[in-house]
Amino acid sequence: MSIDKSLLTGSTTTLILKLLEEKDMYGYEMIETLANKSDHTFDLKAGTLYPILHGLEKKELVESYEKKADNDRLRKYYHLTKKGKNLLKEKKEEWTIFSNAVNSVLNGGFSYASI
Amino acid sequence: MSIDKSLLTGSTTTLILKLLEEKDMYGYEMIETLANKSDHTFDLKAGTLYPILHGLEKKELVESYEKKADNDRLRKYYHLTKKGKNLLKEKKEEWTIFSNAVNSVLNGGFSYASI
DNA sequence: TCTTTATATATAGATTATCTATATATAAGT
DNA sequence: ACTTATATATAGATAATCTATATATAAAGA
Repeated sequence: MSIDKSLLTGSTTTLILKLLEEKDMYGYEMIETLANKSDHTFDLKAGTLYPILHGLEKKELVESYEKKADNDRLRKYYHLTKKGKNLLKEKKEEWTIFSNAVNSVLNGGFSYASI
Repeated sequence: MSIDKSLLTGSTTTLILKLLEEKDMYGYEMIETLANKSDHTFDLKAGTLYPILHGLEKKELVESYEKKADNDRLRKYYHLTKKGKNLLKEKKEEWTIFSNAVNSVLNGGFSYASI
């Protein structure tokens, strides 16, 4: 089953930052890695990713540098900045709060206030 | 801490359908209930909810009827149709798949494929 | 009594994130 | 030779939600 893509809205940036926390990566690599780690739930399109990366760089959340692969191919690597790490931390917390809130509505129907 | 609202994109409809699975409700009641159940993580705006309800009715996922409250005030109640119940079931499954996928990227970095 | 806040629904227009489509270029496989 | 995979990029379309605004009544407070 494939999921409604609009669910991803708001999470894509978090996922990208998380990948870069582990190691520097180039765009195409991120798409592949996300697809693998999510069992193809995330099949990010190139046309989605690259503009996001440019935006992250502009906000100084990532830095880029070019490096040649073994096959002499030029790749653009992205590196997470200190600022990016801080944002990632926040985004992780947001995700926890959000997913807990959704779960509490979907499973149970109890109210936090009633605890 | 308040969360980035764009996270909600794609989940709002699911949450509304879930509320209606439990009982018929009117719009304003849904906003209040969602806020309570989510500890105010979801503070849905009226301008967001009502157009969504109209859309759901058009797609025959909900039906509406008017009923007077004790104070003689007219309220528009919404009822989940069979079609709406089926969609809710699908949406719940999508949420599970999606949230598992996000968690597997954020926590660990292991790949499904490697299990 | 007057004013503000809460209840209740509704629509227009703006914003934003992501998607589709398209473009370019090289490497590898058939 | 042709197709698929690798690799990056941008323009324009789409879709979901937001803000702002409007209307109307009830309740609460000054």
